[in-house]
Amino acid sequence: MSFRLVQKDKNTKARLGILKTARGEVPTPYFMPVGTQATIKTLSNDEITASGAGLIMANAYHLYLRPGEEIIKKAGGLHKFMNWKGPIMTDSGGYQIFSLAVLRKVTPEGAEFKSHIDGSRHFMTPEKIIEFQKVLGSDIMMPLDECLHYPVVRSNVEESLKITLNWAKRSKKTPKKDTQLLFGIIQGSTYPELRKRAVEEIVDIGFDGYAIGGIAVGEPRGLIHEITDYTAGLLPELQARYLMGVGTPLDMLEAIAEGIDLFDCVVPTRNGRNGQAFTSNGELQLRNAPFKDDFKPIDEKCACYTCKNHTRAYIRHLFNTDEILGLRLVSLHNIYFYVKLIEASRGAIKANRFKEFKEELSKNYKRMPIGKQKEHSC
RNA sequence: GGGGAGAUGGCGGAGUAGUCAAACGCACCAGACUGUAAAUCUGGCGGCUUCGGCCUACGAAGGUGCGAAUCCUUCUCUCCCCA
Repeated sequence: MSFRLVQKDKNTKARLGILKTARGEVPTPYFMPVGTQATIKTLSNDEITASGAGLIMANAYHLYLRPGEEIIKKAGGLHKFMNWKGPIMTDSGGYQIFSLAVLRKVTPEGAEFKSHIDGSRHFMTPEKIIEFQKVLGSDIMMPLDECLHYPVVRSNVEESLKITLNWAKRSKKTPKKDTQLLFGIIQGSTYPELRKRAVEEIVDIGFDGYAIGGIAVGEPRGLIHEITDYTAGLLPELQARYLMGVGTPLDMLEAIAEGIDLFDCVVPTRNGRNGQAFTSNGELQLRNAPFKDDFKPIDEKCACYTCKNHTRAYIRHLFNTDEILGLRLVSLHNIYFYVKLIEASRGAIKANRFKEFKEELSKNYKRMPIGKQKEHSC
């Protein structure tokens, strides 16, 4: 078994667990930073490790296009190529079916992509994606799936789900290394009956863990949690549950309370590069004018490198002058914040006070576009 | 002293009579971002507004004309070349 359920929270559906991978055990709930191109943008491995992240995510589709299979083989796999010693999960390219919708065509056999890099055509089958993830040496592999946008009419979701389920079967049949884990992905959009059907069939095929996909693709926030809560409740209790692509700090806490164990999201890094910092009191848009003479750290309670060494005013200056260090400092802080937030969540579950923890944080967590004034007034 | 060029919004810089509150760029001010085509993208950027407009504006003053950033006169200032 790749997952051990350690404890269940008394007041919510939150759980404490251990996910076992070939490169170490991961305590859950857990957040994985996203490094699509075999790099968590702007940060070095040491910096990522220092911020507390151990399991990271990369993307098979993107790495298939560049650098390509031959280079990865020559390098001796993805871990050696990027010199990451910890476990790596790789996404399949299912999300690119969503995000690169104008450049691809889905058929029951697979997905044909027109490369956004050079326009060349690539036919991705579920088999090929697994084979490539074997070459990558991913510790956790994701099968090719079709991630739909929102909203989609039911009949189209049904049709798409058939394809995703068929791809899941084919992925499972494709040989991999014994040490590699393969998760199943639940689709079904916002239709509970389809989510249910997806869970039944995916669990029937049998995977090392289960992911809920097609979430946070445009739905209102309430729906995100309605579907997540419902779907998580259908999944086997003794296996890991991964909510793909989510999310914001509040969305993750909500999802933990719904029984989710694993998260990944580009928000801390992408938004960080765009000047948005996350704190326990809310979000700061550091490019905004009120921070020009704000000489406090991003978060006074934070122990990350950025907060120990630099002020909001300095970081705003770096963004203002297009200096690379600004992107790095905020990315670093945000990943640290995410990792610590989830770590604190584990602590709260352990102490059986996750509900209070979540409520307290949600209460204090504000968007602070004019940060300085608001913070002073409260 | 002689000859020439020019003064446009925070800056650079188009425009040379109506469609100009004035292109475009920069700067500035906001917003968006949830399995990364993203160090990206979007919007705003004279003032007021009951959102229909109104007022103030293209160095200054005066003039021509239905109408002027655009034409004429004078003035002020800047730059270049020659002495």
